[in-house]
This record gives sequence, structure tokens and C-alpha cells, in this order.
Amino acid sequence: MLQEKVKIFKALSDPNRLRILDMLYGKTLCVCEIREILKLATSTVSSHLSILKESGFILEEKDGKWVNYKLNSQPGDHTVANILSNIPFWLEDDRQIKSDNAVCKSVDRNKICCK
Amino acid sequence: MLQEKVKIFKALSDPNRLRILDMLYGKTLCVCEIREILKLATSTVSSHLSILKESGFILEEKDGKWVNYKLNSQPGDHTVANILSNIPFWLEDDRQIKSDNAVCKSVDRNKICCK
DNA sequence: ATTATATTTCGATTGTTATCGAAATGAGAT
DNA sequence: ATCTCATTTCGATAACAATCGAAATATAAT
Repeated sequence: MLQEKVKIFKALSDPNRLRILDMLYGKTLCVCEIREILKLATSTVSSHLSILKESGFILEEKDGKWVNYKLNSQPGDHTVANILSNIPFWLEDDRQIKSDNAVCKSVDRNKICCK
Repeated sequence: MLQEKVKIFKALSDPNRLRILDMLYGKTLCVCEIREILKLATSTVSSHLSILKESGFILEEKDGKWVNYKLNSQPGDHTVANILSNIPFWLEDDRQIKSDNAVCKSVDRNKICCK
């Protein structure tokens, strides 16, 4: 269905979701790490992650009280697979994306979440 | 800007715009030919074409009272170029897209528009 | 069991998008 | 000049999306 493809492109039609996707190329992240980098409400981040998951771009893994999100390395849809292999190339020149990559490396879940 | 990329993906986030793009791989079309195939109001088609043009996917060419739309063969943005080279592959399995391709070949502007 | 922390779901709000029909524009034909 | 046809712009409407905070759920630690 064409609507499936539309769902894929809608998932990419938000700057915060593009930032999340790009960050996940570096490493697996939990909701509160992403919340800290994007400066959004936790519920908003959760909603973005759900959209990326439903469209096939990412997978979730429960780990105790955390939920880790990572890129889907074996997407069922070939459009998703193709896009995932191109996104770093498409976004690499962006200022925000570059900055996220730097911040992302130094983010530590144990400092951010557990108080 | 990340917003530039978002604009590109938003342009792809509508089934009618995906249908238009795919049809343009076959041939240049005017607004009323597209209107006839998509069964939408002329003003709606014009609006979709404007979105595809603003995001860099297509170009317009005035030809008398007609305005012809065609794919942009030299997009400035490498994301657009990359996507344009992949779209036929991404959409080829879709029923609607297959049917459009057939209909599109037999569409004749002189039968549809001029009465 | 109770408490604390991470996440999701829900409800409300605000902004955006797809659609139409009507009015305006532009360009050829009479 | 006037008429006709293709297209765009405008204004309205209805559906959808991003965001938040509060309430609900889940899991770990005390």
C-alpha cells in the first residue's frame, strides 16, 4: 500500500525525529538520554520514538526500568533499509546534527536519569 | 538547516504527491491531466505541484495556456537527487502506482482539457 | 509493602495540512 | 476587445500532528 510508504516519509518529516535517528547511528539510547539532548518533555520523546518504531526504523529493547532504542538493522521494508543506509550521508552537513553527535558521545545515563 | 530536509520528506508524505512524482518518470504532464488521473479538484492538484516544486523535486515550464511539470533532473540538494533516483524502485510494487503508469500512457491532453 | 525512577498513555491545546469551490490571473482564439 | 480555457490564489472547513502536564504502568531498590 502507498499508505505504508507515506507512513515512512511522515516519520522523517520532523526535525526531532531526524535528530533521534541520526544519534542512534552512534549508540543505543534510552528515553531520558534523548529527552536531555532534545530538551523536550519525556512524553513527547516517547511519542516520537513510537512513530519511528511503527514505521520500522528503530527497535526497542527492555532493560530493567529502562527502554533502550536502537536502529533496526534488518528492516522488512526495502525502502526503510535503503533510507537507513543513506541518512548519515543526507544529514552530515547539518550544524545541529554535528553538535548532537558531539553531545551524544559524552552523555551518561547514570548522571542524567538516576538522582 | 534540518528544516530543509524536513521539507523534502514532508513533500513525500502524501499519497497523491507520490503518485504525481511517479507519473512524471513516464512523461511531462500538465495540471489537468494530473487532475483527471487523481480525480481531485484542480486547485488541490496545483497545491500539490507547488509543494513538490518548492522542495526541489519538479520543475515547471510554461507552454501557452498550459503549465507543464517535469522531474528536476539537476536538483541542487543531494538528498533530493538521491531520493529521485530511488523512488521508482521504492514504489514499483504498489498496485496504485502500477495502475497509474498504465493510465498515464494513454492519457491525452487534447481529449481531457480542450472541449 | 512502600518508595523511587523510567516510560507510556491520556486529554487538552495549538499549529499545520488536505481539500474544496469561488474568485483572480494569464494566455490563446474569435 | 471579448471570450474561453488552464492555472493559481484565496478563504473556509475538517482532519491530523507536536507539544505539554498529569495520571497510569512497570520495574528496581529499600
